Amino acid sequence: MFERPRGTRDFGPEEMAERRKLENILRRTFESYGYHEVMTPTFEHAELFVERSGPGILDEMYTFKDKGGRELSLRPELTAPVMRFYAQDMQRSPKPLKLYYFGPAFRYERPQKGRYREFWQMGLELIGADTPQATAEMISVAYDSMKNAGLKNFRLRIGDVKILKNFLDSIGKNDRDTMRAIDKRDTELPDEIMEFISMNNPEELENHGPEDEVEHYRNVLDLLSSAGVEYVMDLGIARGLDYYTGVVFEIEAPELGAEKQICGGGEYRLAELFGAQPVATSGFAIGFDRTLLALKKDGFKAELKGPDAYVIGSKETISEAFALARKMRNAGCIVEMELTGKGMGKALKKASSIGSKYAVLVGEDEVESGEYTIKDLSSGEQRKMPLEELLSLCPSDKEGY
RNA sequence: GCCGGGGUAGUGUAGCCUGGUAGCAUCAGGGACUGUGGAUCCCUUAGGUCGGGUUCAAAUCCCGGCCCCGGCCCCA
Repeated sequence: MFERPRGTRDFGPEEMAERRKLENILRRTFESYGYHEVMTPTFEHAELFVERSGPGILDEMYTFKDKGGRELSLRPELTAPVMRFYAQDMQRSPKPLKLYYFGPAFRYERPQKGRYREFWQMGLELIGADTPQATAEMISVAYDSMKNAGLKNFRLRIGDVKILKNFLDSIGKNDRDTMRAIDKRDTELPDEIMEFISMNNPEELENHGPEDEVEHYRNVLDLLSSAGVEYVMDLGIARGLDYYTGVVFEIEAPELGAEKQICGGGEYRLAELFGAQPVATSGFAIGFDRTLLALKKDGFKAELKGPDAYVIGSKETISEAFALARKMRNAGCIVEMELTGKGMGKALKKASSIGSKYAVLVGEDEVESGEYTIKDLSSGEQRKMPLEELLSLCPSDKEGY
């Protein structure tokens, strides 16, 4: 027996239905803001991620040498690949450029609930716009994503690392340890820092700098407020986000425990790192698996759809039944056929257990008369109808493709 | 990587403390029922995570691996 590798998952039909449902909701939300999907390779040169995240990332990546001696890594996130794509091929695209992605990422970490070695991210990058409305809109995509998915209990926190760093500089505390302590809300933080990160009203920023950034930050918050986006101001967002340059935000689902962060992003500079002309950029990534976990706690479900019809033939009529099933499918129906040669009783039982709307009986009588017996499996009613009428029961459009 | 909890048929569980026949439910397959279903009854398949130790005897006690779970770290 083989087991799946540690930290990976298999998804059965029911779970895939849920994943597709959430995926579609998020896609629709992103697209409602004019974003278009892109896709990049699952592996990249290892250096790409080191450039973006620092050498520490090497410990959590799946890195290997290919037969040509190239150092490659399974991507641990998708922002760097998308920005690499931008730098390589899309610098001349009209701005603002709105790109979104959905796909798996890989990290070698100890798995637990909400943390897997293969996990999915859906996110976006907004390239070439840094006005308050650009950033506010970007954040509002993330907010709407959670709302549209039906997540009840989540919290959007918005901070600004430029303002935070400026403050820490002014008191001589702009260092990694302090940032880490702030992020963890370490109670041993000096009072002046606690006071700073406890501010929850933009008005209080009056005497803090830098002035243009404070104004930008306040404009972003104002725009969100006026549009009805609920958030809390939190200047204590300070995760190892070296490449973030201004407004940053996180969304968390408190009921998830240790792995409660389901979305994170902000304004950043990366293009230059990858050899492109400098451009203002912002974006975020949603932890798809975590979001789904949080949603399921709120009762998120997707039903597996049964077929429209279940065609049951007899030994003598198999070829007619087989052909009929195909005609119905071409007319737009989802049709299953009895494949195991069960008797009528078992076949009907099967049809209703998989949730088929109708059973279509194709026996010798039917073949002779050209009228098929169709039975409504929920009401139990049945009657005979010719092929044409039967086909008219199928949804005529094939928009599903 | 660190600290802690756990792993019994496909799934959910009982037994473990106080070693000695592994039980129940459900699902799946088949039958009662050879053209009419969700019911009932019967039958079948199928199990103590893996390796080592203690013992006459290990699901049960001890050690290690693997996997899952809670937390730390880091992050989505």
